[in-house]
Amino acid sequence: MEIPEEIEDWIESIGGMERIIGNLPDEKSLENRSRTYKALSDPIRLKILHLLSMHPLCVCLIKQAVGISDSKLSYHLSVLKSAELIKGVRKRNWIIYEITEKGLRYVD
Amino acid sequence: MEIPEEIEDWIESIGGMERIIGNLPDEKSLENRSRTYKALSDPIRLKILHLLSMHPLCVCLIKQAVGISDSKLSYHLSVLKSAELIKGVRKRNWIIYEITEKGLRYVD
DNA sequence: TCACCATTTCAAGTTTTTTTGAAACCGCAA
DNA sequence: TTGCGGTTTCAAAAAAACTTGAAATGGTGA
Repeated sequence: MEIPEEIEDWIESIGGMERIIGNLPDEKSLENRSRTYKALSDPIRLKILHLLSMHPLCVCLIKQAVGISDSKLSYHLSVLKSAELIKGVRKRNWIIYEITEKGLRYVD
Repeated sequence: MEIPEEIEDWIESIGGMERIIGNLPDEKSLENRSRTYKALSDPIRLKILHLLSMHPLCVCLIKQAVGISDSKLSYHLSVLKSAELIKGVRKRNWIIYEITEKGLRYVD
């Protein structure tokens, strides 16, 4: 396999392809990061995240703001929650969702 | 619809639900952001991004580092490229991919 | 206990993304 | 030209994500 000279020199200088490959993040952390990004990869979910960055809210108000069906909202909340971007705490009849530290890093 | 008192007060204080909804990012920018995140939501693509953050590389070397088939690699490169996280420039027989400014913001 | 409200769960259907292998493309050198 | 290496494109199949409406859950107050 031929490769461009400039690149070949760089690889040489850095200690070979093995070294380069060794510098890549491990599978585990790539998986983790990609899972977070997947949770963020939907406009509805980004909207919810923004909303919750202003103040914790019950599902019924999130629903009012986002304008989708209960079960659809519930699905998206669960995606954000398993990515630990939001968390929900029960309060009487409601579940109040709030953004996490981690979630906050992805808004604005 | 009943809602928790503390939340009701907050909504009141900020000028009502309409004001809150008005503060959300517009659909367009939510779509854009979610599209970027979608491109980042795969471990293979994150790995490629990391790799290219070290140095521009031809497809054949990316392939060596990532260890997947040509067409699969090409697919993932195209996803990263349409999100403008990387760009490719032709050089003789090769196409050299390099990370963009934007791409750089998402590595490390 | 019962009925009710807010919310989640479930299963089925739909859409989108990813994988695969074969075929095509493109520039170059013989 | 012709052939070749490097890379992309294509179409079909597989897998994953999303949507839908109906049914279930779980706490609460009567």
